[in-house]
Amino acid sequence: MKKKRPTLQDIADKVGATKMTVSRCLRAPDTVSEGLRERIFKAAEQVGYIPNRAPDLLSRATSHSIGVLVPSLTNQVFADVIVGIEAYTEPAGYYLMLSHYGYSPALEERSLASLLSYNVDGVILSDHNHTPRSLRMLETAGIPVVEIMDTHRQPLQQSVGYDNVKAAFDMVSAMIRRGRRQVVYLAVRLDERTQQREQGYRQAMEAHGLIPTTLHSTQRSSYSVGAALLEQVVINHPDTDGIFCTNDDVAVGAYFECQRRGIDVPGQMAIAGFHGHDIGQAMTPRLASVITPRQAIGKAAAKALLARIQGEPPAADIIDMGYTIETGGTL
Amino acid sequence: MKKKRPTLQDIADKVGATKMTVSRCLRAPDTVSEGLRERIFKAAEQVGYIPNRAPDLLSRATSHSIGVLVPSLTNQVFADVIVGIEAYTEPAGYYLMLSHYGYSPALEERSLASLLSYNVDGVILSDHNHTPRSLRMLETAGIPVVEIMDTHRQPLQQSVGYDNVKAAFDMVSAMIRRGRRQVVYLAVRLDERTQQREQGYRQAMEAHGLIPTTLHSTQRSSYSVGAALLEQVVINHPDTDGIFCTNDDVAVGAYFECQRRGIDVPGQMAIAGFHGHDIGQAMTPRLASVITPRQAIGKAAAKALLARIQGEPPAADIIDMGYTIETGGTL
DNA sequence: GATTTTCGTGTTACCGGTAACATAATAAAT
DNA sequence: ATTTATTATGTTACCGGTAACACGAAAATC
Repeated sequence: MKKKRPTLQDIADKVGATKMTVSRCLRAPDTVSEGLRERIFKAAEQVGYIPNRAPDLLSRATSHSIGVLVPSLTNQVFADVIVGIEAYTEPAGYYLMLSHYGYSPALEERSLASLLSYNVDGVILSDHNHTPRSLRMLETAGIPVVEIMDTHRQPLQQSVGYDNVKAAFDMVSAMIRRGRRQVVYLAVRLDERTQQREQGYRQAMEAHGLIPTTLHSTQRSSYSVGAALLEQVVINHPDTDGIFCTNDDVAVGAYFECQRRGIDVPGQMAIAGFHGHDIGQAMTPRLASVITPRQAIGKAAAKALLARIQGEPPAADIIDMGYTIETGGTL
Repeated sequence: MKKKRPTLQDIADKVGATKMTVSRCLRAPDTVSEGLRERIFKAAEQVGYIPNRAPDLLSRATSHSIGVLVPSLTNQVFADVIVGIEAYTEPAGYYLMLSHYGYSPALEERSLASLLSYNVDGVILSDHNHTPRSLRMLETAGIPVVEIMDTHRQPLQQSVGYDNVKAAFDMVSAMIRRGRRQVVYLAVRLDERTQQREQGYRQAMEAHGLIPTTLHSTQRSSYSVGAALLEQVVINHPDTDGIFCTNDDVAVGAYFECQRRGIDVPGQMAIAGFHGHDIGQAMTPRLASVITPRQAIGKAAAKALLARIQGEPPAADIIDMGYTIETGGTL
């Protein structure tokens, strides 16, 4: 007894034409005679016609949609990137299919299979670490792929982002230049970018003859992890005079803990974060941070992807969007 | 010259069977003889077969996907809700199609059309304010709809959330009970929930014979807007002794501004937020806030939606997930 | 050994748009 | 007035899975 949703045929029946004519009328109204046109539009309105992409998707294997895989949606970094992507895809008439995989390559594989099963025309990936089957699927799908948030490694096809190693190196160098000697790196989780930042940190420390120290937490990033890591710094590395945090959440959490413990920032302790989130920029003192152009990265990635979907050759393998070192008030 | 992606027929050709047998083999391996089964799996592996949902979507008009419309992805509130939704849909094998519409009903209409054109089996909406065409589309699509984040108004079909009016009333009442008399409401943007909270705020104030005052900002919510609003409070309403903020971002921004101005919190100024975000819970003093069960709401909404997609009658029109008043250290 | 059941596989048709081609009607050109 | 171009509409086939049904062969039952 359930009514199924109206089709072109339903409209055609109402006006005494074929669905082909209706199809034409809806897509290019002036190829249809005026009287009929009006009746078709009225009928479409009456039955409440909703376009259906399924046939298109099946017959042309083009969906006018692109897949976006991010590790986490609650991570502000990727939320910003998505906004940037959509700023480009939406006006272009492309639909975004989002998935997140919680930093797990196995889940990424599942999500990717799902996206591809919907015949997305291209995908944007946020990691370099893919399962063999993921790589295989991308290959046989034969669609353009853009990787984001890293320009350090050779991309599958094309990447848009910034150099995490260099950014970390620059920030830590700035800290050292300002007289810090015992700078500790605070890391959470073990994703690739965390490690790349550690690499940059190490390079900077070693370039100045200083000994690098990293404190890891296996938990996911949060303010409280930042606080907990700072506690560890105080207990296990009491002569630390600066911390470089893998992101702003950790940095802000550490800052709060400094406040609670009466540690003067930046007097006794310099703090630097990564990404330049609102919270760090709004607090006083302003948090030193590597400001990454997340929305711009999303936009550029979408632009590069759509260009290739439309058949243009890739402009460049690696598109570096750079970053800005904000020294704020905590160095 | 581009190779198209492999189909069941390609596998069938390789093993000398029909695509029907291959289809069966992949979905129910033990209905196919052992020898053939092995050859099919090998061939599938070889050609790199990727499942294709398009035919299913076309012939059965069921996509095993649900549409989720949220006003904003960068808003932590909705990011949390989405995580909750996915926690339920992912194990159930449903795919999530996300869209955001920037608090604009017109954009919501576009996004909704897009979702429906992909034949989603159900939708989760985050607002009550829909265009007539949106309502019409939902009607003709004939799919289950669940609205989230509000239980105050009568839902289209079913809603999952909490009562914004009552929550605001409770929080403001708590402030008054602790001796605050000049409580100002800080609002951003003019979405429905902001107004509902204002309503609750007014009711609480009036119930105690106090005069409600609202300060609006038309900008989108951010820490800096919170700071700017607090500045207005100080200038235009100098005898204010408490602020109730429409969300935690504004509250934290206002708190930072108090710090900068040397206003003692909570001594001179009580501050309360809404939603109980990490940042407020991590700072010292802990921010008073209405803690909303966002993930639980997402999960319950997904559960209710899937149940109805699978033909069960709705358990209840309105599912109230409640909230918790956290008085923290800023009251 | 004849009948029935089970099992493995094949055949056909369908979903709903639209590209490609065909056709009828009218207008323009010669 | 005849040919040619133009316009408006119709016909057919297709995309890739799978439900529904058909069928032959082997296994089980009597």
